[in-house]
Amino acid sequence: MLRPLRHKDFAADAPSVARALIGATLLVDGVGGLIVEVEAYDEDDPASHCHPGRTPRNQAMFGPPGHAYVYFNYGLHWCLNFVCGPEGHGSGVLIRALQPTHGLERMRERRGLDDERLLCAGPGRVGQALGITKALYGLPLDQPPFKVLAPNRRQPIDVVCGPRIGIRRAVDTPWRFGLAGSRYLSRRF
DNA sequence: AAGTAGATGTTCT
DNA sequence: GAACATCTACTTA
Repeated sequence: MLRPLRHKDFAADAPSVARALIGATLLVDGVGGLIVEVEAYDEDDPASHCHPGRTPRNQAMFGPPGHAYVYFNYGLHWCLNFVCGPEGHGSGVLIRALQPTHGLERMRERRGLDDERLLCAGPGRVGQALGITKALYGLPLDQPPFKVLAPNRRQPIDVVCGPRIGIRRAVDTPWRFGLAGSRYLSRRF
């Protein structure tokens, strides 16, 4: 059965947590699905929001693991991260794509689209489909409105990785992880 | 199928 | 001012 993830499940370094999150289930107010694509970001990583050190915007990533780091991107999109790593070391995992399983009608309303495949295929789309806003900034992932459940351990999960998308620094760091062959990815690997 | 422009607000130099 | 962990609509092929 699916086990809720707890704070210590997020205590490892960002790439390890990112890889382990593929196949997990993410719900916000009962709406969401299977995590099929994520990216890791770290304080020692020039592409990360926490690389410059603690700021008002990124402070949640320096807090305890297992909480939400939410940011507003390109003046349009709300994006969701899971804070990970030891407390005090800024790191997080960006949720880039889901395979929708719960609350598809709610997602379709919010997205203004029918195509299941495009509901959550990209970090901005996930944000819109799940109703992510700054109201969720810093909230713990093991309490409502969040629910994060471990991957089903019965069946193996084939994880692929590659370079991250949409960044200009550290472009060769292979910290994008995905479920092999999934049709719900934001882009092919 | 692939490329480009435009939207829009916060953060950074 | 420029950059930015993006998406959509529209063009050209």
